[in-house]
Amino acid sequence: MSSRKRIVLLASLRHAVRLFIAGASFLSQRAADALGLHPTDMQFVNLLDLLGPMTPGALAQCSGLSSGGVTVVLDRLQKAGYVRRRRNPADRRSVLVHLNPARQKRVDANYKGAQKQFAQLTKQFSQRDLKVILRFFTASGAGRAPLLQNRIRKS
Amino acid sequence: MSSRKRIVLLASLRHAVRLFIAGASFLSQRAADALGLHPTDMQFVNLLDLLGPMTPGALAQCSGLSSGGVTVVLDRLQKAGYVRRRRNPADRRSVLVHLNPARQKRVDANYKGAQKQFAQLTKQFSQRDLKVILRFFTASGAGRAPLLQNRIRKS
DNA sequence: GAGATTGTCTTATTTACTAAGATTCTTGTA
DNA sequence: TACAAGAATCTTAGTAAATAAGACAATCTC
Repeated sequence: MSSRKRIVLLASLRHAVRLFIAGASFLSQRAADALGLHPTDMQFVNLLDLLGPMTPGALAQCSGLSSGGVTVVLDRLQKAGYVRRRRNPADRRSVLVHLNPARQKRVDANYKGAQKQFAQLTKQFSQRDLKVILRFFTASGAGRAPLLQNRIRKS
Repeated sequence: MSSRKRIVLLASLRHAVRLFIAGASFLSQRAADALGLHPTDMQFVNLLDLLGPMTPGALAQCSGLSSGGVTVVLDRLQKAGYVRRRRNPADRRSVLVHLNPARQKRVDANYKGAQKQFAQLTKQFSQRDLKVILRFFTASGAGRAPLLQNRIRKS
């Protein structure tokens, strides 16, 4: 069952995945540059776009920044019109950070190249295969769960 | 051919890929923390591990750091025993940065959790499906090519 | 209602990164 | 060969982002 061929295949896959991740973080940096955002700011925008409105505390956990650092980043993003702070109806001590949809469109536009590439890429796969690939990504668990785990840093 | 189902599928896939990338960069940060490295240092180690020995100039391009920034990072990594600078036989003005294989093992050990997860994950797929997935990652082109393109920053 | 806790923000400090120039080697031309 | 122009890395001074510790406000528990 677990033939030698499969072992080689898994090694190739592992390498390809790592290259993919390195390339992705590279592209993300380029996108941030083009928008005049810092990489950290871009990370915040991405997190909010992917996971929806969050409290600064949750953003601190997801990003690994300290509480003070989050405040600074949010101030920057708010000043530039990317986010708004709204009261959290569930807990009035805290705040919910909302992404400005208009700005988000501009951010998406900046990824147009990657989106085109994505369209080209997926065109090469049957619907069945795309389902397999989707299952791989969702099952990888590198999604919601670990993002919301606590990080090591204190404060 | 391009049914509505496919469009929905592609949207899900896009979202899953983005979550995957966010989660991966999060894991990378955790790994860096655990090793006492800065995220940038970790990025360098990854790049050298994936792409082999490179000049500081190439690392500057891949990482987006300035030339001076690269020097500082390399000094740190060299002091900690992660890399060595060797003369570049092809051009003696420049230097080739080599990863220390012994240290690299330690870095790999730190990703043990992710590797286990990877093993668990791939177990759920047939060999044929794994080939499909591999093709997706390699064809994505987020590998070698864009990593070696020039970045926007100057200096 | 009092005390402890949680969530965010503020301020001072540390530290990483940038920018500009210096140094060393290479390449091309006379 | 000698010289000038260019390239790759390093050095140093200055900027800016992130941390750490503490302050303030709202919530929860007893």
